[in-house]
Amino acid sequence: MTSPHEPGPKSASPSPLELPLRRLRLAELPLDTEELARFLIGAVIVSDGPGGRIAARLVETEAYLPGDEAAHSFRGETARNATLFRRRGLAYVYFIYGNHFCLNVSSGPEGVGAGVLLRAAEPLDGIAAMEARRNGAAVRDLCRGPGRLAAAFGITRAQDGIDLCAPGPLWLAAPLRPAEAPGTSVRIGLTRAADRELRFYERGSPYVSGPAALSS
DNA sequence: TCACTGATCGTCT
DNA sequence: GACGATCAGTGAG
Repeated sequence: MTSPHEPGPKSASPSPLELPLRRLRLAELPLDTEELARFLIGAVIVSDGPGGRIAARLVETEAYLPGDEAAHSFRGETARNATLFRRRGLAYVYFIYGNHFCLNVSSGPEGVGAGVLLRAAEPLDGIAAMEARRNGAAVRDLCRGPGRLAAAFGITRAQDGIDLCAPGPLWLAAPLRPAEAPGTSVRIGLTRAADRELRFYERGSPYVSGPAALSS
């Protein structure tokens, strides 16, 4: 790791930003999982914890559909993926590779396993808190990847099942500005159903994860 | 910038 | 007992 120090916004600026965040209502979320994944690009994920507010603008998502071989729900409901089979708008959090948590939004009606993986986001507020949780990573890298995003927000299985459209510690807010030039690609890190174009991202955003060839 | 590897452990077969 | 919706570190081009 010999990269030069970035002149990014690393200075201590703990003053609250007073972002005009409006909680998304469940009725605003598209019923279709793929549409929801597109819709969430530009939306804001917000955590209100004891350490203050953390907020980040979503720039990358992936859709996991019913009957999708790559989806955790494909082999039926288990204790681990039960939230995916509940109603839409809930946080589905799972533990992966022995190291990381990933955050999804459940998207199906009761009994149908579907969801949207939140893969990457642009930090907006609570950057100091995110840096502390991410061991001082560069701002660009704080939420660039699903495991990193969850780590920056302090998300664990304890957040599984939280209603993201209701007052609470973790919620979704309407976009502050519309997403620019949304792009699509195949999903990342899969061995099954790896050819389906169900990844959505904001073209040109430096906060998007994955190889550059998938985000052009 | 990309390719490769080890870490690490819950979940399911 | 094997695998996995990942990440950080390393080395090559």
